[in-house]
Amino acid sequence: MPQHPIDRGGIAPAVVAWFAHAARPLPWRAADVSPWAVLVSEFMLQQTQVGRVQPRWEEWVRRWPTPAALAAEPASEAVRAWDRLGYPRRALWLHRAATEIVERHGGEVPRDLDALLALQGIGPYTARAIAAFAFGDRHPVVDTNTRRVIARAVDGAAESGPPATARDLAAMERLLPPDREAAHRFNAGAMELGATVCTARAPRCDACPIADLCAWRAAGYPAYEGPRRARQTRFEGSDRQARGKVMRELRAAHRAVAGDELARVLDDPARLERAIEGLVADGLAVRTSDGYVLPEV
DNA sequence: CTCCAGCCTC
DNA sequence: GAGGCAGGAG
Repeated sequence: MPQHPIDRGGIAPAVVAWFAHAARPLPWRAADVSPWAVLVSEFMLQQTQVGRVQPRWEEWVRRWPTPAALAAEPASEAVRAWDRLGYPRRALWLHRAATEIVERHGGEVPRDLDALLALQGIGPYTARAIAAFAFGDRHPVVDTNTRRVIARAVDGAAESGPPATARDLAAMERLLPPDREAAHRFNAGAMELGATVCTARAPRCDACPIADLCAWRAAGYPAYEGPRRARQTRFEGSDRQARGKVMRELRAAHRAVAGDELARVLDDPARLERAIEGLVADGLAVRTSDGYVLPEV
């Protein structure tokens, strides 16, 4: 991996300076937010935009201010409170992570990267995000926004291509300021820049704090050359949508829902069957003698 | 249509 | 490494 000249001068100072005034006032960035509340935000933000997360997050941290509070309730309550954020396995994983934190860490969110990675539902991004944003430790944090910022500003490419975790972490590490606090701000600022200025569809280069350092701009905005991302399959009429419809019924019911009742909200029997089987396999639905319920454990 | 603070399983 | 996983917004 060649060293890019820009790595040494760095985009970090300009991004940090910009972030100081451009940061959105997101509630999980407040100074008095607990590591647990940051952890909850990071689970919710996996593949889900800020605007949809904010109300659910407020409700969650008010209702379950500690891992122990969540772990004390059945998983069904977590799945209900997840509401329609999507990917409801995350609610189950978050409930399990809370239980693991109580069992392994005395109810305190661990600060160690490997301990975080060992928790259910926490991968390379989320572990570093918690260590960096909740504890202020110096780790490279790379989400889809930061990947795009690096691809453009450093590599001069419109897109980063398929995610490659080791490569992306190394690239961010090269850009990361040595100072802990500066590293924290650069991690957050790079994500913010990608989310609000250096966006995928219509980057606002006129508002970009590193436009004069950007390799993509300098190269004349060359189009992306790499492999096309697979086209996302249609949601309407999909198995995913069917799962969502079943989950909506189970969340609302507070009792067992019979298969016949589910057939009323989904007219494709084969699709309904696949959805139910998938949800049971994922632990999001439990088969009882009367029908299906949310998991209690 | 594409994109979104990814992770898990195979 | 590829595929599956919700749902909303642009």
